[in-house]
Amino acid sequence: MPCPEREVNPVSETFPRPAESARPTMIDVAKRAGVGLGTVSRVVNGGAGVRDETASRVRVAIDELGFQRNEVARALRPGKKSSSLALVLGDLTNPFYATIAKASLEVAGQDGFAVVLGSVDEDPEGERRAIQELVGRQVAGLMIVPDQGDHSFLAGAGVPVVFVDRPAHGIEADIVMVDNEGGGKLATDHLLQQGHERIAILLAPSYYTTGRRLRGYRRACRAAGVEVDESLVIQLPEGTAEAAEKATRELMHRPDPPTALFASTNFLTEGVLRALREVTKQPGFGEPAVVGFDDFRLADMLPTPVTVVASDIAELGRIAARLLLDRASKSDTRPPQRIVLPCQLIQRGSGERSATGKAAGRSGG
Amino acid sequence: MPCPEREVNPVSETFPRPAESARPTMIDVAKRAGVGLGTVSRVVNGGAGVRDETASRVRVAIDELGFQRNEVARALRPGKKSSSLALVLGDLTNPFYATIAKASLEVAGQDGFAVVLGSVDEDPEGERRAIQELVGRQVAGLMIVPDQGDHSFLAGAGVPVVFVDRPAHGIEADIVMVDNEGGGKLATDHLLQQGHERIAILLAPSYYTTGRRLRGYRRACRAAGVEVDESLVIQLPEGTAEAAEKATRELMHRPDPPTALFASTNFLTEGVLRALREVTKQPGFGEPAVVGFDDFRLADMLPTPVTVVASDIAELGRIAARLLLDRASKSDTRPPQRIVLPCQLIQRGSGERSATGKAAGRSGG
DNA sequence: CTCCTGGACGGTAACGTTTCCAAAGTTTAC
DNA sequence: GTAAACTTTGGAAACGTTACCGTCCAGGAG
Repeated sequence: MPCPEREVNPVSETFPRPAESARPTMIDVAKRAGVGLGTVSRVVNGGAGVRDETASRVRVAIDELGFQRNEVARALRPGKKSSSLALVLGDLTNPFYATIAKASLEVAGQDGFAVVLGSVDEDPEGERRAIQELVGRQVAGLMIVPDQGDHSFLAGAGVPVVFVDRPAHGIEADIVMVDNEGGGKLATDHLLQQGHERIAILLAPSYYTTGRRLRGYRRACRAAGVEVDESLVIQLPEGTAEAAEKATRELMHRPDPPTALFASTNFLTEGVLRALREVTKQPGFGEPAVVGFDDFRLADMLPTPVTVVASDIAELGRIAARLLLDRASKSDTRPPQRIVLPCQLIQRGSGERSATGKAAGRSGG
Repeated sequence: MPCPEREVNPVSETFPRPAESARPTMIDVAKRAGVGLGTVSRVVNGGAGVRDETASRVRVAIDELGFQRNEVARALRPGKKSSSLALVLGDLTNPFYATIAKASLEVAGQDGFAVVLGSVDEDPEGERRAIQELVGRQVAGLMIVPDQGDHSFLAGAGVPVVFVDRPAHGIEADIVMVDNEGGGKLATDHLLQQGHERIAILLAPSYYTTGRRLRGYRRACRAAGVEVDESLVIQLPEGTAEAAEKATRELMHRPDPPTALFASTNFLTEGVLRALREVTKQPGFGEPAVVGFDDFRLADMLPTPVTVVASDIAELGRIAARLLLDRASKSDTRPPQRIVLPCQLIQRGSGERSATGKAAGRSGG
């Protein structure tokens, strides 16, 4: 039985509907409590310097009227930035970004800060516009996963900025990121240890991170005395699984295919695996080793559990938010920090296949 | 070679640092352009009723000073709600929520609206606080994935509200959701058709959706003349994969285990699969059929690709945002809508295993 | 009893924008 | 040539809050 078509019915129950009613202000509260405006303000802000009896009278009035402070008016006062942080990032559907968002949301929430989200899809101009918009909203600070391009326009914004995952040009600000180069080296070293010498690396067109990971790859190869076959360094036109799948398929059908693949992004890893699933069904195709960058859900549940180089992404978001909150409250006046989180190798099987076709090392788990 | 420890160094390059400089206001612009305040406002807001020559003079001044409108002050004016929507939801790490967030962000962004996020973790009081906070920020509208409990306090907020994924009590507002009951029936029907009669259903403690999906399950069973074994209706204490894994393991070790499982949530499906991977390794355990609710990434890449009942979650977010924007702009004054998106069955293999242990129907893809 | 001190409270001026009204300037109509 | 109508412009009020500055009262000291 097929699902019903999309149905559009007015709900039938009768409940109060959100009314465009005028919300009570402090003045209303003051009148009702029979006190002055200043007194209400004092009560709302902690109540220092107000007699208990007066304060409770005010609180009663607040409850009765359902008053709630207008944060916008509050933020208008000079020096009182709004208690919101802004987070500008790419695709929230990417667990990498979603994890950062969630973690920073939690940290900000503990301090009573909201997080305003700006999502940008690989569009430097769009990013700039989004940032300007958010600055106009008087946010207390900006967390940015920056795109390529000059970010010096932020210097005059009068707002603390923390860059996440990659640095930006043209401005000196805090930056929290993972050890991309180290991770790239870690992954490549691991594959080299299994005896692989033809290791392909797939790179998303992302600004910065890609370059660092490639650098780690090269460094590992050089250290091992393995010459890099430049035809195995694949710069994808897009950072999607589909692009990686297509590239991998082509790669594996070459006369001299790689015996191992290093996918420098979680989505790329997915694409690689999709391609390999097809390709290795055909006779004569050995299954190459695969290492991914960034862990992902279900990586351990795939037919061959996937070995990855990973770091604590949630921690990335937490650190960024904490740093930004400290900057915003002026409690942190150190020079801009550069915080780099380590990566670690998680061996699950796909990366432990030796160059001769057999799996080595522990697999699973 | 292990990764380097977390390193914390000041960045060395010398770039302008974000300064706490006073931002120029319209008054500054007016002075510089030699015009009145009102004229600047008119130019900033589209420039109707201003001579071209005057307007361009103002624009020059704006550029020179780097003026940018203070959205907070703007939002203070009566009737001018800030151009932000609020989205209150649970765990952003859940692709389900992340998809909603992304979709609504896109739609809102097209209209020049930002989205303020409030994340709440299964805490009715926390949800209420988060919502109040956001209302205080004068958002133009609220999108809420509501928790259990009374939401009538929203009636006086003076802000349009759209509920997403599940309705709320105590207030009449728009609601956009998927056809939970239909989806539950669809999944169960499918399993029944494979000859299963002992179908377990795993339910997260989530408000509302769980109940509807269970209802679909029961309706399907009744229609097929299969009596529901209540011991196969598993109410989990938590909506996590771990809880589902544990429950599934226990379930499969019963004297009379189910021949099929219906996991009513994406995380639950994951837990079920984890448990089955362990359990079915042991001799004497046939692999039960599995159908999940909500599609998830890599579902088709698992050893047995996973059959799911799914709907267009992104569309859920898009519709909600669009509806809210229309409500906020007063261009939509219809009575509250109830929009239900259909579910469809995606057969991939795990749900097509027959009760006798053999896979039936098409698998893969 | 008076003066002083200090806490409690009330009032008012911002904050930066939009909106409205009036004034000034310009065109059109007679 | 004058009146009327319209366009363009300037200025002031208001939005709801906080910060500051007085005022007022009570109580203690002289």
